Amino acid sequence: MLDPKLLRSDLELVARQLGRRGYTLDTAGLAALEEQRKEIQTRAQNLQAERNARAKAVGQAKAKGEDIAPLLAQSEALGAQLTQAEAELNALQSRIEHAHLQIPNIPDDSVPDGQSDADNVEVRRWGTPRQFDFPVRDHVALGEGFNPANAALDFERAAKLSGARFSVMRGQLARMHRALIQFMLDTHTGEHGYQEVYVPYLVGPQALRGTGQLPKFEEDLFKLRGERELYLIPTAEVPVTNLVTDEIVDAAQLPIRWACHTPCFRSEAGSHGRDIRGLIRQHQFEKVEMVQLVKPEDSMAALEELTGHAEKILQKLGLPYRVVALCAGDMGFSSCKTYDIEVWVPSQETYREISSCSNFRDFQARRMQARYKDAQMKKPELLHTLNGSGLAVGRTLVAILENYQNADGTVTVPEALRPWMGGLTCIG
RNA sequence: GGAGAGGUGGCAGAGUGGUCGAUUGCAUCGGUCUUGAAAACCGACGGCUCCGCGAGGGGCCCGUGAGUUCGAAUCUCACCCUCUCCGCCA
Repeated sequence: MLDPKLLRSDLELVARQLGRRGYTLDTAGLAALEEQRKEIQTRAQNLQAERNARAKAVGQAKAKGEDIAPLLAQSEALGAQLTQAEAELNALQSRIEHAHLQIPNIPDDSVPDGQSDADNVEVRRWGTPRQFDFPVRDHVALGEGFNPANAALDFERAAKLSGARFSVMRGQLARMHRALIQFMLDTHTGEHGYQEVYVPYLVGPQALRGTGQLPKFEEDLFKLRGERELYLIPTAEVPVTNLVTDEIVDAAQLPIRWACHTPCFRSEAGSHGRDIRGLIRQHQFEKVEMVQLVKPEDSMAALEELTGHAEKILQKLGLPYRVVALCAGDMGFSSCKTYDIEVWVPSQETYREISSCSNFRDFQARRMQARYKDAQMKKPELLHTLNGSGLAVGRTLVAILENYQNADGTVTVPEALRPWMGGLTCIG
């Protein structure tokens, strides 16, 4: 959510900045709502003040033992007027709030112009894609080939259980999948200063509103049927960031860095036909997420740092990648600046997204009412939130299988991962 | 699932219809004292928001939402959450 004060005071500036996203702000509509609000709120509050004054007078009269009947008679008409005015005000305020919740974050000045992923700007590359002297197999062929009768990567069995976009893994492949999670978590906690957290995988709508998935993107989520309104998390960002909802954090505790492994569940509505084959786009996948809560002045530096933490995983695994600055039109709803990290996928001869690192500034914090304070500050202030994948586990597995494949269909285990694989050097 | 207790400011904990947004303690901040610190003493100290250039003046908030009342932290109802005991269970 943007600062309501800003939306009141400089609507045209906001509209211009949001225009870079390709978003059209309804300035006339918002201004009209605001004008009504002012009028009705003043009226309602005047009536409330009058009610309070009269109630107080009754109390004082009664204490002195005076007759209160005349005072009560005076107040008769007030009640209905007040009820009416309060109802109008409530209705209007919820309309305004609803409108504000639909507005995306303002892109940072450093974000490149552009409308789609074609306009994203490559920031740097690391590593050199390997030259193969044999026909390259994709990860599906490799995984299914490990043991054709009982494939290590088995989409058919998964489909039998759950339909398309699910997977079953077995044996050494399943172990590597698990090893990656441990490796990533251990790296972030051991070398990058993150604290590991464990969180619920089912959350209520208020948490999803806090990070910005609701109210606008409900169709991307899996929602449980039942009495309780619960959703499967689409990313650990939701439960982890929302840990500070309604809290005032002691400034001495900042920056807070949390790393968390969770499964992620996405309906992938609207991506029919894309990435049908393989592990790239699944309804359920594992991810290790990094979340940072920082002081406002530190958030841009923290974004660079956090992106570096994600890159470090790829460097240790020896996987070539590039970092891309998303253009204004390609960024997520809540973000003011995003770097995508894309890993080299040999079978597709292209870089594919494996991490997305974003600074949200105070956009999520305002929705969550997440603030911080130190002794010198008069009032608590909104903190800044950031997050990034570190990394998407399924896609990392894809990258390892394909980049480390051998001519005989086996896959070499990256050296950095071997301690988590019981020393295995090769699988398949 | 059954029975009971409870949700108040950063924390602890008073307050059961009326000048209560709330006594008090701890913590925090400023000051006095001190070579420095501690102790002691003095003072300050919730959040959100509206109108106003400002001085200042209002409104809302005692888990959440409805209700009763001239007036609700206090009464009624529903819901959420926490704790204790019993049952069940990984």
